[in-house]
Amino acid sequence: MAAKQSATNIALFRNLPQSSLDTLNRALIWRKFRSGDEIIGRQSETRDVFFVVEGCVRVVLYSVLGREITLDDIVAGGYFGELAAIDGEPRSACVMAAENTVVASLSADSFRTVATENPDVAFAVMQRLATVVRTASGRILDLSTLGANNRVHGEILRLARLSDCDDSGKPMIKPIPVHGDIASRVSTTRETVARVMSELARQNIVQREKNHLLVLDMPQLEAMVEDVRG
Amino acid sequence: MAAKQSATNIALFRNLPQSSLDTLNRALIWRKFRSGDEIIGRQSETRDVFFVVEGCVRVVLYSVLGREITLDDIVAGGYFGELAAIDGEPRSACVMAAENTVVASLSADSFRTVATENPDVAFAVMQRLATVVRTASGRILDLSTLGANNRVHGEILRLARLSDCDDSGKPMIKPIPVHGDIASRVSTTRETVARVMSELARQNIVQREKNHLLVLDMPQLEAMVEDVRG
DNA sequence: GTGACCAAGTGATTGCGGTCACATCATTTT
DNA sequence: AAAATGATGTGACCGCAATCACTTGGTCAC
Repeated sequence: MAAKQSATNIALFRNLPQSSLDTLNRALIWRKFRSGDEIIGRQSETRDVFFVVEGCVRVVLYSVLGREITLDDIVAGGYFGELAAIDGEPRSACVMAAENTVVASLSADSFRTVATENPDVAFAVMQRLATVVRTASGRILDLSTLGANNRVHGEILRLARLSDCDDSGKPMIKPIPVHGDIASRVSTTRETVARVMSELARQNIVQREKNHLLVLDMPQLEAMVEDVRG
Repeated sequence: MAAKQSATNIALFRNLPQSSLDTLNRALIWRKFRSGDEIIGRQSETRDVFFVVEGCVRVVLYSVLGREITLDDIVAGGYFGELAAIDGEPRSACVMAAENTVVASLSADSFRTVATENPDVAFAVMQRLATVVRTASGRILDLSTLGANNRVHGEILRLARLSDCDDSGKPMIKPIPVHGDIASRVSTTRETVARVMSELARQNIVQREKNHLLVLDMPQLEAMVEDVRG
């Protein structure tokens, strides 16, 4: 099941010529992390870029008082740590393995070389950064204009859209994320998420099953996010 | 006073060879906007990139109910509109001239070519995007962990650090931004900004003069931002 | 000057949602 | 099975800041 430790297994480098792949293979360092392990810590002085080849990692910020703010989850095929490699500034966030994970790391210099001298790679990196910017802007908009309840609605909607549907065509969120994780993604508290979920279940908009969450009424949920405030 | 309409006046392209500059000069379209004019509207379908050569523009988001959220101000030497040019998605924000402004626009294709085939330009674009990502992350952190009052404190601190100092070495913010603009940058209301400013003046931390704002006690202001919540 | 207009200051009110405090339920551990 | 651990569900409380409603002050046009 373990992927071969070769640059060809890194999506960003898929179309590079063999000579570049050879160079990369000499520069890449492969590592495994167990779920929960810290991959980049708060005061890390490294500038390496990490490619997720297997598993999933979570990018989080910590407030002064230790509250955790989830920025993003990155699954196989993605990478992280590129900001520090690009601008030389310190790490802006912590990254931990959300599952058992295999990553390949590349020094900032090697990354910079491969990412600027191959137009396709350069463009892919820019596209990735553009996506991150859009996601962040969307979140700023949400935080600025929606109340906590609506942000939870929005997050459930987002999860539903990413999910497969069950036999009856209803989105099935599986596994159900723990409330604390949702709270951390939309900057609210565990309790608020629980209250919103209860309310949604009471209105038959969602239905909690053993190990998955059914969204029964997507249109209604969509309407709720648009709701209120300004 | 008007800059010559040549690609050599666009910071991103400064070090390009003459042949590339010639190509760019044929592709660039120069335009002037008066303060307040809309440069990119909400439902614009264009994908052009705009280079600010003179003046200053403001990037804003609007909530459904019309509330305005300022994302960034871009002064001469900067550019905007690159997200849509890079990923082909619709515009994510509106841009308006904050002063009388001269911009040069470039089609998405031309931008993509110049930005991927010149390693230095590619890297500069990545650095710019990285800065945007860091700024956005910082704002998400602020919105998630600070109260409205503290965000105002933080904004005044930010302005103070960008400002020159007066004879006595105190930062002098000039001109004083209107309260509504500050509110829009930190996602609060005009009234809250006014209350915070009053309170800071009462504590002799800032002092409002005719057309500038003196920050008398930077250490105290810094301490206030770190304060409270989590 | 006198309006007109916009920015700024401030009180009163109110509701959202964070916090605390438990009770319950589910899963592992031993 | 009992105990431990962690996720959930909910009630009570209450503080921050958004909202509403003015007043005051500054600047411009004419």
